[in-house]
Parts: sequence; C-alpha cells; structure tokens
Amino acid sequence: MKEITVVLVDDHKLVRAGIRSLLESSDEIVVVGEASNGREALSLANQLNPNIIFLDLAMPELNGLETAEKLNHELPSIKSVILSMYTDTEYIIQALKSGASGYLLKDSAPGELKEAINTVMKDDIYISRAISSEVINNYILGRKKISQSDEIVNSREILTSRQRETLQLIAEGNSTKMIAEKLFISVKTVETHRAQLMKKLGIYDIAGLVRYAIKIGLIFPER
Amino acid sequence: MKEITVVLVDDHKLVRAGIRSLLESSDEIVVVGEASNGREALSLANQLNPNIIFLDLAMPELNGLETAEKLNHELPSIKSVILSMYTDTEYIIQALKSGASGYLLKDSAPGELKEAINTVMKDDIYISRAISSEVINNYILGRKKISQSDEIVNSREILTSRQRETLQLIAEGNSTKMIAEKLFISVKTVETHRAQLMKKLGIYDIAGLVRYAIKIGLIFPER
DNA sequence: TCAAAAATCAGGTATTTCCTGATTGAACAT
DNA sequence: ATGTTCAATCAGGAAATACCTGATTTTTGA
Repeated sequence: MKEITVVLVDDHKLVRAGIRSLLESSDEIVVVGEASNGREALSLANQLNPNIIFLDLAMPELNGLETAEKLNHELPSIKSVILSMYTDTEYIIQALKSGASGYLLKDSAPGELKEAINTVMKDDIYISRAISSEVINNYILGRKKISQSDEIVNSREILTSRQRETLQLIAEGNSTKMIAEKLFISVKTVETHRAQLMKKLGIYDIAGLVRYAIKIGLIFPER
Repeated sequence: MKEITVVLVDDHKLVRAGIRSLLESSDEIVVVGEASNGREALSLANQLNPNIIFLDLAMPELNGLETAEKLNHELPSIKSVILSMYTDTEYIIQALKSGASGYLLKDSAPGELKEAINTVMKDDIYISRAISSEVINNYILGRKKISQSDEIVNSREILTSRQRETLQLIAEGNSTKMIAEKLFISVKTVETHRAQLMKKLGIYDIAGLVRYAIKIGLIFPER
C-alpha cells in the first residue's frame, strides 16, 4: 500500500507535534514536513510535494485560506484541509472557495483526522461532522458546477447592506427598538433583518454576533 | 519511581489528544483525565486528584485563570500549569496570581512539556523559555509590583468571582436560562448577578458586555 | 464577633423575542 | 412583458426574557 504524505502547518509547535504524534500512529501516513505559517508552507509544498497539507486557519503572515488559494493555483494536485476552531458558515464557504478539500474542527475526535485524509484522497470534500448547515450543503452541491463553469461564485452567503447595517448596530449595543428608530423602519422589520442575518451566519445569539462583527472588522472592541 | 498523574483541559479535542499522545510517550506520566472547560476540570480534579493539571487559558464556561484560582483554593495540592498562545505579560502575571505553578506557550517544543512537569513537581515555577522578561522574574522573586493594564486590575477588583463567571458566560452567548443551568442556580440569581455587574461596569447592554469581556481578556474575540 | 459583602431567590409587570405568515418593488433573464 | 428571485418592509400573537423591588442566607474581613 502506498504511503500518504502529509505536511502540517500551524503556528503552535506543540499543536503540530501533537497532531504529528496522532497521525504517525498510522502506518499509511507519513508527516514529511511542518511549517508555522502560510509562506513557509508554500515553499515546503514546492519542495516536498505532499499528498495532503493541513492548514491552520488563523496564522500569522499568510493565513490558511490565502495559503489554500495559492496552493490550489500553483500546486493543484495537493489537497488542502483547513484546521479551524470556528464553526461560522462564512469561514467554511470561504475555505471551499479557496479550493480547500476539507474543513476540520479542532474540536474533532482524533479519528476524524484519518477520516478526513481518506475522504479527500478520494477527491471528495470533508467537512467536520459537527458542522451542520443547509447553506454549506447547498454550497457543496453547487460547487462542481461552479468549478466547471468557472463563473460567478455564490453571493447568497453574503449579507445584504441592510443586514450588515443591522449587524453593526446590534454589535454596537443598540436594542431592536433603537435600531428601528435610527433606520426609520419598524421594530418588526429590524427583527426580520436580525433573524435573517443570524440564519445566514449560523449565529443565534447577540454575543456571537458581536464577536463576529469584531472578527470581521465591522466594529472594534474599544469605544 | 512513582507515576505522575495528569489531567488535560483544553476545549479542542484534537489538541488534547495530541498532547496526550506526546505525554504518554513517557513512562512516568499518566494522563488520567481530560476536560473541555474549567467547570468540568474542577469536578474531574475532585474525583481524580491528579498531581498536575494543564489548563488552556482560553476556554469557554470557565477560563484557565478562573479555574486555577478555584483549584488553588479548593485543592491546593494540585499543581496547575496554564497552556496559552499569548506571551503578554499581563496573562502571565494573572496566571501566577491565580496560583498557577506554570505558564507554558503552545508554541513550545514538545520537550518543554516534561520539563514543565518536572519543575512544578519540585514545587518550582515553570515559565516557557520563550518568554523573556526580567519583569516576570522580578515578579516571581517578589521584588517588584508589576504595573499591568488598568482594565484587568479593575475588573478583578470590581467584580466578584461569581460576577466574572456570569460575565464570561454571557459574553460567550449563553442565555440567562442556560447560565442558570450551568451554574446550578436559579434564573433569578443569574439576573441579579447580571444586573449587579452591569451596574458596577456601567454597561447596560449585552453587546457592550461582550466588548468589555474581550477588552479585559476574559474571553477572546477569535473564538 | 459583628458588620459588610457576596450569593442566593421570588413576585409581578413590562418588554422583547420568536414563529408564521404577508406585501411591495427592483433586478434580471428568457 | 412577464415570471422569478431577492431585498426590504411589516403584523399578530404566544412564549420567553428583562426589569424592578424587594428578601434571606452564607461567607468574609477587620
């Protein structure tokens, strides 16, 4: 049986070492290299030409998504799997858009590592079991069409301008009533915007929305 | 030689599994339990009474610092080591103030794990080598008072432990009812805690509380 | 040991959310 | 020119939650 070669990319040495230790308990898998950021990862990938590359989402210098995109462009034969702690639908969509073949949560059971490897080696897409979302399933189903006709990428997951406005006002601490007053619309409409943006983002509480808004730079933690 | 028993606490299963795999390559170390947040950690510590407990700094429900503090109070014989990706002095000082015996960066080499264990088992304090700082050493020696972020000092002095717990759970997106269930108290009590911490902080909306919690390092925006 | 602070809880009213709808107008392709 | 999709708007009504004003018990510090 042929060995599967893997490169690990994560900015935490201890985490890399741990995952390596887990992977190497299997005979078919060999970890041929490690990198601590995306830029290193690209040059390693060029040298080693591994079958699979695990990319941490959040890394300094060049993050996992950008790395996946460049890899997909330069070395399309290498499968990339994003390692992430976020369940937000937008990240997953972006990962798939970037050409990643997998999205694995850091909270996965160790067995999912090998499951992910087997899946992507078969040219399929692996998404952590814990992630359930119609949006994502729809996206995956639509993905092949998109890659074949290499045209317009789905804009459904993007918030509308009204939704974005509403999100910002929520994250800035406005109540539904205050938002309605500021936007000169009814409370009911604001409720609808909120419900719809929550559904799109897969985030169903105010605190999560605030953290999301901060993460994407819509607002800033200090004020 | 007697075995050293260890409990691992981190909210990412994959990371726990990795570190466990690294630790168990040593004969003297046995990982007797795992938990995914501070609250689970406390009850595990009670059951298993391990020698050492590794605590991730950034965890849902009850973070590493709060957990170390409670552990130090309830089970002072257990040594706690904070696992963290942050080199900020504030966190290290807070860790030591909370009674932790060690502060280990996630970017450490795997060998540092055992080094940390050996050090704290001798009743010494272990701080990751990568953290350069006379400041820290001075603190350990007790020579200087460290000036830290006013916000952090204030929150620790202003809020009671229950209020900080409540704040963390709110900022993590738990409803009042969920918080009550997690803390095993009534919804009414949670409402009181919330009202009192809001009054103390002068912040009367959830979004503001989330931003505040992020600002003082109680929770982390990227989770 | 005694007062202050922390932690616990309740009743009742006001407000807000949540769910299930609907309508209108604009953009767009056929 | 017409159907389709989507953004934006709004409502009714039940359920949940917040808010206000209390209170009691437990812990802690001086």
